[in-house]
Amino acid sequence: MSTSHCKSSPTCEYCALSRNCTENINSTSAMQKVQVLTHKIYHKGDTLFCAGNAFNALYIMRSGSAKASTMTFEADEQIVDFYFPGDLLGTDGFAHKLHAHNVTFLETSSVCYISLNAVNALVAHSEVGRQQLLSTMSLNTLNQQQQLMNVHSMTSIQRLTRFLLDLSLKLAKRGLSSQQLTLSMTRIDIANYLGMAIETVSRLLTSMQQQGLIHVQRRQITLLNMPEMNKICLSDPFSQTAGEYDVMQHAMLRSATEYPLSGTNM
Amino acid sequence: MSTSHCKSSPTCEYCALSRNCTENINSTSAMQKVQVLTHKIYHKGDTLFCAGNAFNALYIMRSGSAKASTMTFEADEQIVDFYFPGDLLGTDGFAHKLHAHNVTFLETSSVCYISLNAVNALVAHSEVGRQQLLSTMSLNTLNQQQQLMNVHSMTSIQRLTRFLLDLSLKLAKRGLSSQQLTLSMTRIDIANYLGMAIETVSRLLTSMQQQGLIHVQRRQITLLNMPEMNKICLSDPFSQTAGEYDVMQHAMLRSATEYPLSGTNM
DNA sequence: CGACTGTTTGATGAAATTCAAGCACAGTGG
DNA sequence: CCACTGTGCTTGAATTTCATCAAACAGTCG
Repeated sequence: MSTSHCKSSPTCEYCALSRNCTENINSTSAMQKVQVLTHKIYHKGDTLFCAGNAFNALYIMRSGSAKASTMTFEADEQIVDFYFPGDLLGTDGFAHKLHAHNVTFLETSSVCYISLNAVNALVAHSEVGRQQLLSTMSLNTLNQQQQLMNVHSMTSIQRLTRFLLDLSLKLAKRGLSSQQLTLSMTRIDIANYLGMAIETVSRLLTSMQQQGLIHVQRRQITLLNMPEMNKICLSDPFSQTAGEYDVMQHAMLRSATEYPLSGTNM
Repeated sequence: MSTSHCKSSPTCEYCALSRNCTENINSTSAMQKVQVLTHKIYHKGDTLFCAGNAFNALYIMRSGSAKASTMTFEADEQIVDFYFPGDLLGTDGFAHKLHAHNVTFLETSSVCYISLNAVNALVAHSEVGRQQLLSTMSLNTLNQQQQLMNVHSMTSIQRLTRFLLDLSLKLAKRGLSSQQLTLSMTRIDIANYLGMAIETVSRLLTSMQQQGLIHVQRRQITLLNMPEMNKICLSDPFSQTAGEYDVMQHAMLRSATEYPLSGTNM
């Protein structure tokens, strides 16, 4: 199989997106170009790799979605990230030459492999490839820090709202509706990821629906009032001047955080 | 491989550690070898770089300590990391080609510069250098995730205890006493980093002192009962079998998390 | 000395968890 | 077709942790 395996279809040559693929999704384009890609299909509940597995390759999500988690010593799960088409996976393995995460698919998904040899060659010989890998890994850390900051400084309702808006943004970047979200993860996963009880997630979703901010039908969520949702995220619980800050600027910064290289690639 | 650089002098030629330099501190040795290093001294409160500054170099802490922080939209600080001798700084800049953090020194400190050109050359031409940079950056992300996990699953007392034990481990790895800690950061910094109120930090330290776990004298902390402190971190707030888990295994895992390459370098 | 930052301690309150119970939906098998 | 079972989700009531507010104290430095 080669890089041309998507060419003949209406889907994007490199990242299997149906449209709106004029910019790099998570900076993986150079890798995809340089490498001979092989891909494989997984189903809901399958694991791509587990903590402790040998670190042999990096992966790129082509379609579907997945979660990465670690296990605490008490053997309970902590979800650290969700992955969507175009995302690069597996860089957790560089630290110990073993994978540190479990990656589990949330639905039927397809994934490309890039062998470590290929990654090495790319990083050694391609300036762009090097930049993209380092940029993506740096960004991973920044995103985790952002997440940490959210837990420290935002209330539950703000975190959940932020989560929905982030998801909306990600899906929009991949050519899907920014208002109609189909959650591929359970409430348990969301609660785990955001560090709250499932009951809290459930209560907050109900409350948001009652306020007319969203419409909830099982895993289908419709965002009815995104400007107001943005305000909720920005409002300092302690200050009276809720929503006074520049929402557009905030949205732009968020966007820049997820797609840092768009400026350099266009 | 690179462990012989401590041989000839009482102070380490490369990382300014007085002793116990038989293993790589945070995997920066290859970088230090390849480069012609220049270093500079900073004082308490000085900044190495700020968010938005041009990304021109990476840095290695030689002595002293520093904190990295980001600013929220409400303009309050969130500390994301503390740095000690041997630590690599500045990889936050890869994401946007601008620094994302503010790095501020907590005491008089010295720092080495590695220009981006030098970093590029190293990564392109040295297999070991490449591994070390990628490993360090991967580890940064894993550590942030660990931190996130701690916030989600541990109580305040557990997080603070964990913080002290981690600090102890770091200092011990750098040849200092693992029992006698001199905090270079304020209570405010600690509270900010751990996501709690200063008052909580203060109360918990007092409480731990009353239980005979530690002795507190301003910034001087003495760890009096580290095994018990480990138990506190491990005990699930909900289970009755506190401290039943394998403390040694836990300590080893923690250690492995901070020093991933020690196994590959010895 | 007084102004300052950094820290401690107490009283109160709010946010979110835990415990407990029940509902909705999908798949299975009689 | 309908009970039966399991998973995922919702809702209510009581509890707990921790933050906030308020005040006072301890060292430091100009």
